Amino acid sequence: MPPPRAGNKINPSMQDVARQAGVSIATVSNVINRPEKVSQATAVRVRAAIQAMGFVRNEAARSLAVGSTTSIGLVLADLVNSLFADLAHGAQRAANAADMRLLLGNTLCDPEIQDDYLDLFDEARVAGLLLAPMLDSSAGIERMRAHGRQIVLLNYAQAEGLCCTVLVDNEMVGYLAARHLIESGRKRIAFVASLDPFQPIERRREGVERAVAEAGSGVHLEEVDTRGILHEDGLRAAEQLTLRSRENVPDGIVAVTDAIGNGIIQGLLSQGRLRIPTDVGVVGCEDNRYLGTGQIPLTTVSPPGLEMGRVAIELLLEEIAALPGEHQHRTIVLQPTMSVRASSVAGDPDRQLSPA
Amino acid sequence: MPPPRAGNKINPSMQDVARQAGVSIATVSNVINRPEKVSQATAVRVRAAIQAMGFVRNEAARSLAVGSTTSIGLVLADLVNSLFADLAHGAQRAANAADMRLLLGNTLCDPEIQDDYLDLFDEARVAGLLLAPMLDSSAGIERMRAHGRQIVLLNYAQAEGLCCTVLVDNEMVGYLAARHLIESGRKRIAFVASLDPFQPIERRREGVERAVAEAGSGVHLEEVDTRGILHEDGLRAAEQLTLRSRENVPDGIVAVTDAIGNGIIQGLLSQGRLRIPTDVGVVGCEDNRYLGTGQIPLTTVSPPGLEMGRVAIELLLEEIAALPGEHQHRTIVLQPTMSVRASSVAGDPDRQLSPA
DNA sequence: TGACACAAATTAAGCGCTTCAACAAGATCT
DNA sequence: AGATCTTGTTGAAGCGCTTAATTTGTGTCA
Repeated sequence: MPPPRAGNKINPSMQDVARQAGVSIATVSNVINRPEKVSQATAVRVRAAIQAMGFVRNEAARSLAVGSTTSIGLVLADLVNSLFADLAHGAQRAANAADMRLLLGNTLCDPEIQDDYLDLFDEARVAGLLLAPMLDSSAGIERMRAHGRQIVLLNYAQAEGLCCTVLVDNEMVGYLAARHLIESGRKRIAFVASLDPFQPIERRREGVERAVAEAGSGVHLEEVDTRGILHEDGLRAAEQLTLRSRENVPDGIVAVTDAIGNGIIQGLLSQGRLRIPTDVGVVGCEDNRYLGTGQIPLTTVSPPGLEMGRVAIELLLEEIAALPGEHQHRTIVLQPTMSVRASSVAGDPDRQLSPA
Repeated sequence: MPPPRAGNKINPSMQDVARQAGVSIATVSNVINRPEKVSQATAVRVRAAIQAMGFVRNEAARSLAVGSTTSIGLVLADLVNSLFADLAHGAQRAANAADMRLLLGNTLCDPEIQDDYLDLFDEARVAGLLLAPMLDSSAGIERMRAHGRQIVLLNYAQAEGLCCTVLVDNEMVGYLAARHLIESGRKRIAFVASLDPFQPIERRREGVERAVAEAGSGVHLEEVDTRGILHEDGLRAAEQLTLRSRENVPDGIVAVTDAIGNGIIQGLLSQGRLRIPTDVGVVGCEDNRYLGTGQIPLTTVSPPGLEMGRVAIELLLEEIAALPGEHQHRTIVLQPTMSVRASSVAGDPDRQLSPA
């Protein structure tokens, strides 16, 4: 039990502070919200009382009276994925800079939990919402809009014009990855991915195809199908590839995720016939930064997570500030960046590893 | 602009619903909160009105009237670290199971932001708080307690008896890691860590020392100092080690983090003289799961993040439910688990890699 | 000195909900 | 038929705050 303080009431209200300071409740409110309206002397007295009694303003009462909040809700699919953690981070910094608080809801990729959080934030009358889903969420988005709640979509393209959206250019992700391999002399490119009709994968595939097409007839593309997008799927794909005769093994691999990329490297190395990057160059597409720290650092193309979060907040604040009817939904597509590491080129900055 | 719905008011209140359904506002409240008090017929009518008007209960008004919330605040240091993401995940599932909502605040390891979030949740009158900090936070904790807000500490040991606490047994983390190496025949154990006076590191060191002491005089321990706890620090440590004559290189390495462990593996392999795990076995201590997916899978000892989150919620709910003065703070220490992988033993389940 | 402006503090009307005492209208019992 | 319960519904009093309108108390000017 912590000893209760001076005022001896556990949750003193403005009323209590006012009595203690010998002023009216409105004055206490003014001291907190419009100090310029209050004389120095009273302000000091009131602040002393607040301090002494440990007064904490009741946010529920405040936002009820004022009719709005200063919180923004961010509902995202999977915190364990560093891209989402980055989105949250970027959004949070931008929100703080605008003097708003960001509240996080993690859906664990469960549409039901996602709806729960949307409703929770809706009931809390947040100033606005950011949604970074993994699945179609048009129903939820429309529900929020119908309630007059502004919402910005992050990292997922929903039907055009439904709401403001911030995306990474996934076609460019694939394009950069493939072009990098082609520029370093690879001729037999493989795109290793699952066949799921999952937005980012399809865009990346298109980008890879464009890069190969641009390269002309000297460069060939094949697609290697994996069941999923995890480390073990890459491992399996590598096992398949090593069964081939040497001249049929691709010399440049674009893995649709870093997890697959690392699996491929591990699989190829353990088989012991191919050197990386000499014989095979591997490039991943980053969804999760931490998968890039294997013993052969993986070249990767990454979405600008922090910036995406920041831009999303900016769009949201803009929409909130707009006069009713004045707002035009926008979709902002940001460019990925490439980090060249040892899995695709020999030498600097990281070192090369060859099998026994 | 979404077309406004039937009731044509953007945020209808209970008042509006009541009018539309031809009942009193109290009845609407009853339909929502105590349906058994209301006749079938009215309930149906009211629910229809709610549906038609898109009514959403105002949480601020509700919690103001009722004097309490059903939200729990979780303030944590760094979401990008998978242990914290796991804590959040575990806590969230437990909270949902108890019909409470978990709100996340990410402090980015900044004490100021941490205080902001504590105050935010304090003002929001959350039912309770979970705090997973990286630094001493006794001031914040005491402030919350003084305001009568229950708080449970996660993954950080603060002064005894300040509040309920959930920890992983870090001494056991070190002990398990070292004993595993010793049991697989290693004689020259190295503990690679930074010298920072950081709780978990110190505990792990003690555990390693205990395991070595138990092994008797055949096994020796040395400590290798790194500046930090990141990948590059491991890399640097490996470079140092490879300068030694073969018989002075440790044959079993406990890295105080997985990041260091992976760095060491990369460093040793690139130097090309030592095989892993044949010549050197490496074990990490997991703080971040994703650092374990390198091309040589790293044996690691991990805290049970999900369970820690769950237990923290249970402690909190227990404290909330307790009668004033009845509650005794408890500290619960959970045991880590070891995942044996290819960096410490040859063969199954993963494969071994040796340098060129 | 009275009219007027201005600063500082107060009064009071809500914000949208919950809850409880009070009440109406049958149903049930004596 | 009257007393007594039940069941369903409502009126009204807050919850703790904000804020417009108002009052009070100066100082200023003609």
